[in-house]
Amino acid sequence: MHWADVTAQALSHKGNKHIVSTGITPSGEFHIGHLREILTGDMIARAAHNAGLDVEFVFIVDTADPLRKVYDFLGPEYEQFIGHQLGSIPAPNDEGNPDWKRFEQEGWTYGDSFLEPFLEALKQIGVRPRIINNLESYRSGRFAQLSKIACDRADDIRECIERISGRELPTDWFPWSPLDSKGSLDGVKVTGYEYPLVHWVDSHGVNGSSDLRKGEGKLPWRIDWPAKWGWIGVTCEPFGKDHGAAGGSYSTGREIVQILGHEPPHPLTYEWISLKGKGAMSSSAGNTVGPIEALQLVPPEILRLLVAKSKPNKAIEFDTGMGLVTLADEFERMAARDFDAELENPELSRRQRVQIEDAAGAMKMAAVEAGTKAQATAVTFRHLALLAQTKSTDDDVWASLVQSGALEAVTPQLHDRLKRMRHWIQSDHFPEEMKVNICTEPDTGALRQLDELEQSILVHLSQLLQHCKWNADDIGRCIPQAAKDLDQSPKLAYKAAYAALMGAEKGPRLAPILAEMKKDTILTLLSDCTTFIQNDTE
RNA sequence: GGGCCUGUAGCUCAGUCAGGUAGAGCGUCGGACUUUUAAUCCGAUGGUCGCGGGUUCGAACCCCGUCAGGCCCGCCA
Repeated sequence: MHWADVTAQALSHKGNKHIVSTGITPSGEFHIGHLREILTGDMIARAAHNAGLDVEFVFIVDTADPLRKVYDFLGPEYEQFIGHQLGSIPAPNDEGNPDWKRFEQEGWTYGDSFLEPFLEALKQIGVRPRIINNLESYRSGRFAQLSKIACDRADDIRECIERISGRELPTDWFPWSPLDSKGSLDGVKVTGYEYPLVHWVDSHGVNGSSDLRKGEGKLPWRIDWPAKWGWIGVTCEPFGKDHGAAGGSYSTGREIVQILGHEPPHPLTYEWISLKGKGAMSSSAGNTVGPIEALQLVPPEILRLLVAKSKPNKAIEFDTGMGLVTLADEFERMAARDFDAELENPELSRRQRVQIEDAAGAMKMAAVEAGTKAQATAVTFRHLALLAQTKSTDDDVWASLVQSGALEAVTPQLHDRLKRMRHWIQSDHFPEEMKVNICTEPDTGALRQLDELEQSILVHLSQLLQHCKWNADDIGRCIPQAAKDLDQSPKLAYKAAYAALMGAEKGPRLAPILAEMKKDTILTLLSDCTTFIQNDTE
């Protein structure tokens, strides 16, 4: 069974109505690591739906979290906002400075500016959660009831955190962080509590009171999380392995939520996504790939497959080079399979059966529109990459595919894929070994690898091409003909041609590539090659 | 120091919860295709399941220990 179905099955034992929740702090640009959080949740929700449960998927944007530091992409003016909530400060403009105008006129906040492009990406990959703005939830009193319980039972909660996390909380610790006179959560000391007010003194020596019902502050993270579970009614939540460790925030959360009068959600810990060869994703180190950037390279269903095919506890390495080709081609192969027919085979071992079921489950989850079946495009990524490089216009690409019988009609899906493919080819993610390189001068090493027979075929080929009409069909006929004229297998002609033109033993289909190039260039190259051969053998 | 996760074929992983003849894909190699030679199809190759003990008729799987990598115990998916 697919991992999402396993989770759905666990949920079904607990009841019929479920809320699957995910949450991210919009402190900077979102990256594909965040995509795992939200896709994991989305897949569980889909699986629960398929299992006949009444399920809702929510995404909490943690706009109540404070700005922790002036990140590299921010200007020094942000110093004044440290400790201020992300949903209450202006967004950075292109120079990294606060965009006051938009903030005052449209209420455009720091949190909004990072959230918006992510939501755009979610739309493309078929994820449509109910979005909950955390800061607004505080302001509208959603947390009021549970905040009261937390403050009333401060000692129980303190005991819980100290026992489970093993750290000692400061004596003036209190389960409510009030906003100070300047709007910061930092350096505020709680001096008293009488519901609904928490009294405080801030770092500037100012005294004040914070109303739990109006969002004039927030619960600290370890309480904020279980409080969300409570008021939203969360029954299942995937989270990163950092939260999942013993003593981590889930450990304390599952007890605190009970103090607050609710049951903990079903947990699912997942591993990180890293960039191949670059380690864990880190915005400050600059080695991130954003969801939008990823979508410019890969179709959404393939991005979904990446998450769907890996069990959550497996780390994922996102490779924007050759790994992408492997992944995309795997998608094509899987899309072309008939899993139901495969499962009808009575000879299957238990393991083989499980493997087929998991593959079928992963493909189901990869579909952008829930319930639809992923369609094989009949064109592999490799092949399309080749065509995209050798054909200057899209129409030529389609013509070639139709002519070769690879496809009957061009689908919108293929148009879309070609667009991304061209984008990928132009990006610096495109791997060297996928590039089609025709030699600019004879590759002497490769030519010496040819035996005399092959060399003579090459000489003959060079002559044939001189009188060849310069189109793919005619060139394509010339190559095998060069061998046939000497009563040899066409294989040898290809071998010789690859050695001369690409300096390799094998390569992609030559004729269409040559047809795209200037005849003179190729003929000059071949004549240089034959000259070299004749001189070298003497 | 305490705890969690991972370690199975060259690579990516399934199989561990319910112990029962070591599985898949990729790669590699071979064959076929007398114009789709990075394509496609067919076939083959490949593993002291990190290591050492224990339980068992039987262990990749359960138990104990150990090594290696990653992570958490500071509000970083």
